Amino acid sequence: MYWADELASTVDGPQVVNDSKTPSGTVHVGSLRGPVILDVIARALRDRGVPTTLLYGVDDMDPMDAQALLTPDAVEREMGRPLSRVADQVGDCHASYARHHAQIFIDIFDGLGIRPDRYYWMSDIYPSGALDPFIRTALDRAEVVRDLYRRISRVERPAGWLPISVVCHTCGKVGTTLARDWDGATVAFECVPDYVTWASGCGTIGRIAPFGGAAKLPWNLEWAAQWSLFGVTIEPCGKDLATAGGSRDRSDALAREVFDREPPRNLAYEFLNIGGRKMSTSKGRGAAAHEIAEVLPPEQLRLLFLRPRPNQVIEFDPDGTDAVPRVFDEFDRLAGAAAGREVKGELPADADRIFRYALLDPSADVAAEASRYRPAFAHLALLAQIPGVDVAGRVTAEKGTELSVEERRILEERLAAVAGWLDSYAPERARIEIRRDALPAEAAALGEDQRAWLGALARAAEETPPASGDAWQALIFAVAEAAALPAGRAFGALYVAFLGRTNGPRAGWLLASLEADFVVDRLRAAAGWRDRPGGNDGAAGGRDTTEAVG
RNA sequence: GGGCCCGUAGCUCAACGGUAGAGCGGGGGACUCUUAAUCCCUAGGUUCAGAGUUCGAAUCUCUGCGGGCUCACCA
Repeated sequence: MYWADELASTVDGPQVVNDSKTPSGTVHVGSLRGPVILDVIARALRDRGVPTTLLYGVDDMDPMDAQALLTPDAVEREMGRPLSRVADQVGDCHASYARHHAQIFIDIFDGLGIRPDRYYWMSDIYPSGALDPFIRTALDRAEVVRDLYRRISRVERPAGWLPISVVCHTCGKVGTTLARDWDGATVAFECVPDYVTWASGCGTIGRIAPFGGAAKLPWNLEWAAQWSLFGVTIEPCGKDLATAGGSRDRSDALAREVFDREPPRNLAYEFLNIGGRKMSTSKGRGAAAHEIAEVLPPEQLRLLFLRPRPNQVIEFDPDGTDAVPRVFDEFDRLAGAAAGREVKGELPADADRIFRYALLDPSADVAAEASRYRPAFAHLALLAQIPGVDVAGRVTAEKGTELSVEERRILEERLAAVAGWLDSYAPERARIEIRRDALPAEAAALGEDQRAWLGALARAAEETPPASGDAWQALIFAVAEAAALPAGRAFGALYVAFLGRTNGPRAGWLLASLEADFVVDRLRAAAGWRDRPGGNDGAAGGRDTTEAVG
């Protein structure tokens, strides 16, 4: 059974599925695996009739710690302040840095068909007082928390340490404060200059009631408090958190021992690696989510993430490989199978479920979606590179009937992906380029029969210049037949002459897209003729001519 | 050092207890018209190694080897 359906089959009663994210910087592709898994779990639950709420938290009370994303003059002032209170660096009408960056991932999620029932913002939750009871409990049980950090993670907190981060009322930083002396109403705190390396406190000392937004819980406690506050029953998390003695273990224990509640069901998921290496936002292309989105439309991106079991690493290396076309092909195979068509090769065990979950709209008519005409990616990549080809017209002709509105949209979407792929990832062999400058050196390998045929074709084309791709195509076959040259050798010769390779796009269109003079000259050059006796025709052409004659 | 994942045909992966499969690539063939399409044929791989459980293991257990990621300050 498909992993999400399996999970869904084991739950009891209504479910609250939750995840949250700190809106601190660029969203890279790998970080989309969690949200897709979250969404698929929610869909699987609802599919079985389990009442399900999907929540997504924005941890915007977390301190700013990404210096690279601040303007230089803002670093000293903003590092360590809650993200919700850092000014938007872009200045495009967002209330804060956090709102700006959160909007980016909310938009990405939306584009992927991930629509939580509710986004909650910690900068709203804290001031509302909803977390005050949890803050109080955490402070009352500070010793339990300390002991637990020591026991689970071997992290030693200083004596008197309290599990609370006060927002300094002088400098507004939350990442730099150290609290002690909980008297049941207030705590003493100090804004320490060198408490953390990435931000410096202002030295303020004081007392404060840590409620209603005046302070925030440390991360692991905040996590556990969210579970209690929202009644979370399922929360997946990445393997960086799920490691033994790591964050999840800590929060699980805090939930049990401090907030007296069973933690939600966990589902640890592996990462996505690009080219065998871990993803990094800062280095290498292909890391940012929007870059991958240029070559993988939403449904294909969903498929990439939901097809493997969550605990399996996904190796995705789009650079110079057929990784991108493969995702499309896999999607099309699944669609074909779902539509009841004969499909080549073996299908995954849960092909129908996987296809359903890959669709953007959870309530889509699967059969209708599956039956849409989807031109193969590699085929489009080819068509897109031939100048002057009416791609939509070709695709319509291949389908046999008019494209529906939805099919046109799919075509447009794929053409955009093709363009992006050819632009930044496609391997050389997927690119076709007309060798305008000179006859490709590969032409030296042409056989005498091919050369003779090329010459004949040049003569025929000069006598009656073909006016269209179809006309060229017909002429190619006619001349080949007259010369008793097999079609394969004839076409092969053409590709070598113009592209320097033995195969290529439909030759008729290719030739029709070029100027007639150039085509005839090139055919003659490849045939071993001097197209302008005594003329200076370039080194490559001259050399090949010599060899052919000799 | 701890944790997780992986190690199956050249490549990417599927089979997760019952005679090892697919796609792509490669090789061979067909094709007067989608020539990077379509169709047919072809891969004989000690399923990393060893031990164990079982009537039977790529599939479960243990050990080892190799590779990858991750955690150990903060969030």
